[in-house]
Amino acid sequence: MNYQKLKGTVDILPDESEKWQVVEQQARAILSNYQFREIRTPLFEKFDLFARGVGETSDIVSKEMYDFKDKGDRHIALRPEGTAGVVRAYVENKLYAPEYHKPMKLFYIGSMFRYERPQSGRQRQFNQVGVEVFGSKNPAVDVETMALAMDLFKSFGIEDLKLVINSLGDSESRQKYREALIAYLEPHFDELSNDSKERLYKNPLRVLDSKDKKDKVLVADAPSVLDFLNEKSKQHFEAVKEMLDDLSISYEIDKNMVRGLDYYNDTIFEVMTTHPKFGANATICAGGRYDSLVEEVGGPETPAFGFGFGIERLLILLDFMNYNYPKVSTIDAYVVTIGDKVNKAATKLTQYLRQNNLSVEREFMNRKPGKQFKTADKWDAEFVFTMGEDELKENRVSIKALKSGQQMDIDLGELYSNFEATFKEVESRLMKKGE
RNA sequence: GCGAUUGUGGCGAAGUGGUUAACGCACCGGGUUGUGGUCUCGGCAUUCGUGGGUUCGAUUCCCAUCAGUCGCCCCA
Repeated sequence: MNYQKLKGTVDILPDESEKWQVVEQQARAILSNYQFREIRTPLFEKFDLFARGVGETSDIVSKEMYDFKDKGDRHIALRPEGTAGVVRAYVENKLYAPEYHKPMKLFYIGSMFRYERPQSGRQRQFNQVGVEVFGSKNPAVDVETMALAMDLFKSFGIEDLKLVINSLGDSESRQKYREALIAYLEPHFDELSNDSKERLYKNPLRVLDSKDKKDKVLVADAPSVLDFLNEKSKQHFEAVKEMLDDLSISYEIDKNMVRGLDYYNDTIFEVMTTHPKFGANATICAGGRYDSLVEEVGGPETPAFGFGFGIERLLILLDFMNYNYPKVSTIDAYVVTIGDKVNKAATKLTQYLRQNNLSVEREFMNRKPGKQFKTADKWDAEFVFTMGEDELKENRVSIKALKSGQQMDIDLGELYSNFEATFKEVESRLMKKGE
C-alpha cells in the first residue's frame, strides 16, 4: 500500500458514519429547541486570531497549533477550537448590530486540528459541537447553556453524568486572586513540580489543576478563588447556583477547576462522566463565560458564554454504554436480475421505483437468484422485484414481500402508468401473511 | 516533545532461522439448471507494514522508518 492517512486522522466508514449522523441529527434537534442557529466558519484563520483568542501561554498556541505559511506568505493556522473563529465572524459581520435579536445564540459542528500525539479519544483532526451566546450577562444565560449541555448528553441516555462548576471571577477578582495564589505558592517553590514552577508566573491558576501528587497536596490548602470574588462576581455566581437549584440540576463546585484557554471569566463548567470504563472522572464537555474576548478581537464590549464537546469522545462513551443506534439506512426493494438480457429492463425498473420514492438497490454482478435473495434478506428489504427472461417476454415483473413470503406477478405497463394505485394494491395483497 | 507496546489475507487470529504460512468470520462458486434458513464441497496471502542489514537461507534476528494502541505533557 502506497498511501496511508496522516497520523492522527481517521477515515469514517459507512458503518461508523451512520453513528455520526445519529449524534449530529439529535444534537441539531435539541439545539433547535433551544433556539440556537448554526454558523459555519472557515477551517483556517490567521494564526494571530487563535494566538490572541486562546491565550499566548496556553499549550495550544505554544506547541499544538497546526500552522503554516501560505503562498502569499500569510501565517495561517487550522482552527484548534471553535470559539475564536465564531467570535471573529460575529465581529466582522457586525452581528452585534441593533437589528439582531439579543442574545445571539449560535452553534457549530465541525473539525478542529491540534498537532499532538494521538491516543484514545484524541486525534489531530477531531470534531466538536460548540455553542456561543453573545450579548447577555444574565446568569440565566449561563444556566440555560449548561442545561442545554446536560440535555444533550441526557438525550442519549447517559446517566453517569456530573455537572461541575466554578467561578473564576471577573478580571479584577482574578487579578487579586492571582497575587494571593502566587504569594501562597512562592514559599513552596522548590516543592513544586517542574511544570508547575514554570506555570507559577505565566499562569498560576493552572497550578491548581496539576496532576502531580505533591502539587495536589500543596494546592489543597491554597486560597480559593471563590473567596476572592468581588461583589458583582459573587452575586453572579450565587444567581447561577440558585437557578440551577430551581431547575433541579445537581452540580458540584470544584474550586480548583480552571481552564486551559485563557479567555474565561466568572462561571466555568465541565460535564463529566463517571462511567467506569472512561476513567475516574472524564470531562466530556467544557465551557464557560468569556466577557472580554469579543472586545479583544476588535468588537464592542460583549459578554459571552459557550461550551464545546468532542464528538469522538461522545461516540466512545456511547460505545461503552452499548448505545443502541437507530438504523439509518434501510432498503425498500431489491431488484433481482436473471440473465444478461434483462439488464436494460432492470435498469428502467430500478430507476422508476426510486423516482417513486422507494429506496432501491439492484443486482449488478449477475449472481444466481438464490444469492441475490440472500442479499435482499440480509439487508432486510421489504420487497424483491424479480426481472427474468420469462418476465421480460411477457412484460411483467414478479414481486415478493420477504416478510410474508407472498409473491405475485404484475403487468409492467400497469405499474408504469399508475404506480401509486398499482403498488398500493400489491402491498395490501402481499403483506397478509400466509393467505 | 518523552516513554511503553504492537504491525501476518477484507476482518479476527495462530505460527516458525529452512522445501506447500494453521484456523475462524466475511466474500465468491458448486451441490439445489430462477427464490431467502441450515447443511455440505471448493476457491480466496508467490507473501508476513516499508526500507536496509546479518545469514547459504529471514515473515521469524538486528537497525532505521512509517503507522496503530496505551501512558506522560496537555486537553475535547
